[in-house]
Amino acid sequence: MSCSEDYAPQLRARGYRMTLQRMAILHVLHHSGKHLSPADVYEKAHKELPGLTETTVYRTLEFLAENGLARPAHMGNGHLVYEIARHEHHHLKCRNCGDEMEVEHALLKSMYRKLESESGYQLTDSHLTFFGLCPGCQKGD
Amino acid sequence: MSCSEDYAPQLRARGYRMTLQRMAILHVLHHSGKHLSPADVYEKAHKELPGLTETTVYRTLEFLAENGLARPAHMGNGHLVYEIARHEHHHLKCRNCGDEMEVEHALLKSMYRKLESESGYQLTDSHLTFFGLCPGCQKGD
DNA sequence: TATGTTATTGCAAAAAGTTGCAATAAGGAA
DNA sequence: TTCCTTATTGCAACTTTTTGCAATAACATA
Repeated sequence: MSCSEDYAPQLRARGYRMTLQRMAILHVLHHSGKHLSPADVYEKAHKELPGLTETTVYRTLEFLAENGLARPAHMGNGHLVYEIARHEHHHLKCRNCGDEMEVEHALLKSMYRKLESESGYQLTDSHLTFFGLCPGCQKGD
Repeated sequence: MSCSEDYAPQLRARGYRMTLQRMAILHVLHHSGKHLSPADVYEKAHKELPGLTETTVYRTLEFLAENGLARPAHMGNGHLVYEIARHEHHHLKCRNCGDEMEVEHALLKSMYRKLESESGYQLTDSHLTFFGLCPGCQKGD
């Protein structure tokens, strides 16, 4: 239960509290490193903290996302998955084999600026998932 | 029940069938012109075709999306909404007032190409939603 | 126009996700 | 350390979405 990161100060600074439930969930996200569905998170975190409920998992994941400690992502089927917040990035997924890679946010910077100037909006964040065929599946098919 | 568009040939060409249920749902999407949740679609389409079930609405929306007649979009809360397929576009939504505007796909073309060349993927489609503050809310806050 | 094949639907049951509210516990102040 | 405030949790009920399967109805063919 001891991550190198200590997330508690980030929460306290915003007037929120660190709880055993949040710790367990952050721990799971932090150590898995990849996308997890709410059910995945529940399954793993529940082992560390038996009393934990699914309700709390859903609420906590949303809470962590709102506060920048976790990132939600859409993976094509309309359901959300979550991962621990690291550098800002997006996802590119193969429609054929399901393989998935990260897209650096830097790649989108100029498009972001163009979008801001054309729309007048000040962009804060985005949910971007790209789909295509990975190099391997382009040959095979 | 008579849209100007006749979607049946598009389905038949792919070996699928046009049914009363699909007609009702397409009609609703076509005439609303905006995003509708599955529940919205059910409510409206059910008036036109009383026997229609929610199961069919969910399945049909997914089916229409797979076949390019409808477009799914994520609107931030993790739930999908659908609209009739017109020109390819994305969405930009204000985090403060909820106002929403379309983003032309053309704006992303060059980024798309860059992404293709860097990743080796051949892009097919994407689910993109941008969030930010609209011009009005930038002043107010 | 009648017939056969099979894509599609409705039903019922299950799974996934949400909500309201009373009980609990984090953590600042005494 | 104890007390107090209130953010957070668990529970139970509810809504939304998914799934398997038998019955139905499109529509190509004769």
